[in-house]
Amino acid sequence: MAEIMAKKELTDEALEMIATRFRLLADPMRLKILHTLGAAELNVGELVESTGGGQANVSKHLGILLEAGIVARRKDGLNAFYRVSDETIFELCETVCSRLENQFSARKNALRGVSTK
Amino acid sequence: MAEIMAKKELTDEALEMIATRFRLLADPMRLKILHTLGAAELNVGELVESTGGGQANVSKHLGILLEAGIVARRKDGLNAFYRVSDETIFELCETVCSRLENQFSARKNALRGVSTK
DNA sequence: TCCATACATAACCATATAGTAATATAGTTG
DNA sequence: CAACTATATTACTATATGGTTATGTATGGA
Repeated sequence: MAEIMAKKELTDEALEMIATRFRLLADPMRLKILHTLGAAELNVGELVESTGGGQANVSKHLGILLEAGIVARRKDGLNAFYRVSDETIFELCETVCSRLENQFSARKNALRGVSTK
Repeated sequence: MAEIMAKKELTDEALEMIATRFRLLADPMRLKILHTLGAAELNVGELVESTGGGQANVSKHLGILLEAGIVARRKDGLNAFYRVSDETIFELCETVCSRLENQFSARKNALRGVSTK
């Protein structure tokens, strides 16, 4: 039983890789881009317009996501079309969102009746 | 059907909160602390020894995790005992780890037979 | 060929963050 | 109360990162 319960060892390198993956999602603009993409395939111009970001900035973030393998790119003439290639990110975001909602509900309940009104 | 499939809107504030949560996990030392804690309750000294980090640094990271509600603190005499209070982080880490393993397997397969040996 | 368009890249600045050393604080023990 | 211990905090440095402006590059059309 001890072996079964034994904690899996995580090397410093593994920790670094996991942290790096989280860091990719730790930016509002990248999250916005991924959320805008959803299940669709959009080109850079469309993403710039939808997100309201600068062209260079959106392009840079797309490059980061591309290198990490989170999005894929398809070139067609002058356009570059991107789509999400790693669906697990939606799972991660879903988990975080649920947790945040629960946290807020709990806080709201804790404050019930505190207001003087 | 259109309404059912409609993408949930995410405000900039929501994106910021989600990003912030990911940022908490985007650091190797914090991941190490959380992984070391696991289901146990350890004091700062034990965490310092287990992680090999500096006392001030471990304490600082614990403060960050505490403020975010990811860990809880119990004071007992001179000691401060910490434990993970937000189990969803393990779910997040599990998702990331699985994804990374798959990515490596895929890469390994892609390279099969490439070596000259 | 010349120009326009779509995207990528480079250079730069401002800010945020991790680590560390030094110090403060609070509880314990003699 | 004095000395000691465990933890927290402060001040500081080095580094990483996001946004922007300007420029480069490739493709398509006149």
